[in-house]
Amino acid sequence: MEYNFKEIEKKWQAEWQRQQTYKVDVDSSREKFYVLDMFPYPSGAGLHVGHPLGYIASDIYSRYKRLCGFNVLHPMGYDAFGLPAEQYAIQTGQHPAVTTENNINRYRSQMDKIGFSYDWSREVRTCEPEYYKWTQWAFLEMFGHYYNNKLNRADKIENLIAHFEKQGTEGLDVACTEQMTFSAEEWNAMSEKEQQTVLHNYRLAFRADTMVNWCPKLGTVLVNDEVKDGLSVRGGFPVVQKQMKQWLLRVTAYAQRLLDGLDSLEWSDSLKEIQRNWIGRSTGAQMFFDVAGSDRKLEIFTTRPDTIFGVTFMVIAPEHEWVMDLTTEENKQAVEEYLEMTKKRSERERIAETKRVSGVFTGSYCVNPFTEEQIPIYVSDYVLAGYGTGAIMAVPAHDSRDYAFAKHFNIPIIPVVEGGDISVESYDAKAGKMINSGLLTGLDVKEAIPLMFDEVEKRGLGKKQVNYRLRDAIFSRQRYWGEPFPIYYKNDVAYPVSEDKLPIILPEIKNFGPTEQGEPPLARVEDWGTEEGYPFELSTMPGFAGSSAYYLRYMDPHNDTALVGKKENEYWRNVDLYVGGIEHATGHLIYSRFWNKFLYDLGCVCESEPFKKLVNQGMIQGRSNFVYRVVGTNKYVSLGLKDQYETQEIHVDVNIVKNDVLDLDAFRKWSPDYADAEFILEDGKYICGWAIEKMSKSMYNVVNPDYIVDNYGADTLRMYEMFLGPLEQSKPWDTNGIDGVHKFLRRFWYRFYDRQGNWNVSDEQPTAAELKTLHKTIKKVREDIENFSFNTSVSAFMICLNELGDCNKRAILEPLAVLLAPFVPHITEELWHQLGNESSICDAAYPECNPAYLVESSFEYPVSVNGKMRFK
RNA sequence: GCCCAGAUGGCGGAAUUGGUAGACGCGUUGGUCUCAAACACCAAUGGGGAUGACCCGUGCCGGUUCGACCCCGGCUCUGGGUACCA
Repeated sequence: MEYNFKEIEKKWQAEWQRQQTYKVDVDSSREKFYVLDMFPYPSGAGLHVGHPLGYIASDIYSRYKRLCGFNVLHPMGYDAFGLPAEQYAIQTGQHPAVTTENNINRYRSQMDKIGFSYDWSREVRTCEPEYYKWTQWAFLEMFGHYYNNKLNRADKIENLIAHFEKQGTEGLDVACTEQMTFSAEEWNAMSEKEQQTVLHNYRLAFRADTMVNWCPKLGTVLVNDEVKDGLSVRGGFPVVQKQMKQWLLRVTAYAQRLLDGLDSLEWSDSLKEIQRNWIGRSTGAQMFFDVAGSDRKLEIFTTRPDTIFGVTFMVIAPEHEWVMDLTTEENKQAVEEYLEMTKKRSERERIAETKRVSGVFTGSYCVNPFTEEQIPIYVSDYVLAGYGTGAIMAVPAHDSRDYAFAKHFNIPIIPVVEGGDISVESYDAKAGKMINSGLLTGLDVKEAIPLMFDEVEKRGLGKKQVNYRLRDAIFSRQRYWGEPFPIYYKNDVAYPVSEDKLPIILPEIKNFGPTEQGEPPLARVEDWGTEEGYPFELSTMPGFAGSSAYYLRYMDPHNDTALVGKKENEYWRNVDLYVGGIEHATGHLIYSRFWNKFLYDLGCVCESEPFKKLVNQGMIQGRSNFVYRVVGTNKYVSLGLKDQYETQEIHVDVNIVKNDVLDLDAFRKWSPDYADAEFILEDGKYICGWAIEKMSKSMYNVVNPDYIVDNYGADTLRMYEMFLGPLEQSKPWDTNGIDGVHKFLRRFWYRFYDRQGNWNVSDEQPTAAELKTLHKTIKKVREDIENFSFNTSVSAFMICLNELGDCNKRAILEPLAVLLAPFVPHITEELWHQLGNESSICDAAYPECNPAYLVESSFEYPVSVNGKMRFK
């Protein structure tokens, strides 16, 4: 029998489906293991060879864990709401539901060909009402809760209302948008509408006026991740800053817990670092500066209270609410002009002018509480309204931004820490001896900072404070293709739809663009509202809404009374291994953790972190090929000779190039432009140039997995993707190397069959050398899988086969097949059955776990050489 | 600017974490088979050297050590994250 991968793979994929080999259920007699891939957004382009990399790695790990005896949950689904389908709909009128369905089918057929062990009975799609019912439900719960800092968890909003009724804001320690103070009497005297407005200051899902990235062309709000260099990531349209009423999630309430939780996770240090920076905790002092000639006290935040003797001016953000109050009559015009200018400046311009210093003097002064000196107050957009208090004390000698500002406006620069040369630049380091600083003079910076915290509190000037860079997540999008909000409006007040009315189903529409009035597409739906006629919210939820709790839904995907059943959640708990791209570090991976912690507070889930271990697979880059056209002709010169001509580099389809040698006929046929091409060859061949670039259509370097599966088989594809290099590293795809892996599988096959195709497995006893090779390989492969070092385990298999020579003994080949099964499930399943086994190789025991395969006496343990354990 | 990761043959990458650098695969060269080609198989393959015991080699400079791709100090370059966060 020949190694006919096409037949073998087709046969077993059908068989696995028929027997439901990969279906799993709660089984309290076995230990669980949950392996999850980041589910894909099904784009119209289909999968290229880079996409399945992480899926293959997690599939190998799942199959391995199953062989080791675990009950493995390994599901897959689709993140199906999103902008591309909507953009396509606006352009073509094709309903996003239709294109999404088509794309999903395409993805599914591509994935099926690779032989994954997913339990498809658990598939979820975020755009289906049965699924987004629970996205809406979670939102309602957030709407119905606030964050209680004393309990350090979310609490029912009813409890907050009760507190207001009894004692107003007295004794409250809760997360809020802004500090409010009112008494019980004041609260009780408020109208329903006023009370509801106040509550938005505390709810975990709330409405507020915020500066947002508004993209006029897309007609929607974008989060920072969706904007790059002032342009939208999708489409590349200009984005401007705009004040709008938006729904937000109070992620900041969980900042400290999100930070603390990182310590317990098995994530890479770099990923944890990205999240820490994103959360951006900093400890400093809140301080009040008296405004000269007024009873106002300007509140600022600083991490360097030790430099107070070097303060020579104050700066407030253009959006600071006191700007006009602090501006004197003679400076009024200049300040107003400045405010007008900053308002007009878009995000894009700000970035372009990032080094340009601008600002204006208000005419007012603060009093330095330590020196009693008067210091001028400026307005400048280098101070952000959204961080700290929107006002700073400026120390030009020790802050580079303050330094640039002081130089520009000729403000004095007083050094208070020894070490730098302030005639050249500021000295920002937190190290050195204090000078010119009254009571601090002579101390080290490290001593001065804590001393000042005490001093500030003692003198009643302010207190120690922790700030976070993390912002609340903007949660509404002015789009159609997303989850509708379970919110209706009555008398302009937002009310939750009752839970038993969920899901609020996204209505069908024909025109997907914004209305002429700039309203979201849902404004086109005539009866979009409650039965009583109250209008629903017109926005829909953003992409991260549906992806924040999908890992929980997989545990119990068809439950229609809860997001996840208690029994299911307590068995599967959380994700043991999560595999996906690093690009979600500050988006999905923050929001999911937040969402999970909220559900944890509600008692709906039993683990406070969703993803225990996380592995980021690297990106697979494209390897492009070039031909060199002699300028002004239709002649193409081979790489080695191109320096003799003036040439132009042109991308050529990698599929008509093999080992950098161009297929001349295929090139002539590739495009009419090249039909009459002439070539200047070297050694009778046309050698192409190459470069590593992003895999994309425009570079003609896209390789489709279907093509590889058709020509080499799924097993070869799986093994080769792993062989390319370390999983977490970015690396180029190069189809040329694939023969080596394919050859390995053929050689493995022909241990079982001879060249004439006759079954040729012997029952002879293996030699000691053969057993040593086998067990060395078992040990190595197992260690490599546990360390996600799949490339070296593939090498180990190849070495093993080389060492075994032409050994065809069952006692060696059978355990080797089990060892290989996670990597190449089809070929091993076939051989496993040829060996006479009835059940699937998926249910075999991993060699090391199976005593039958361990011949103790013949197994040579590693010996100590120079104090190291090694095999002889 | 700041933070993180990395740099090893013609190419992708190994090196049991301080102990024979270049495993494994690709490519290349030579050979066997064939009328021929493809497939397959065998051999060689870091550089230099009269192709022999020898010398030089892990981005660059220095250090620690009996011994350094690995540890320490200083640079250079590449990739990624972040950007007025006070």
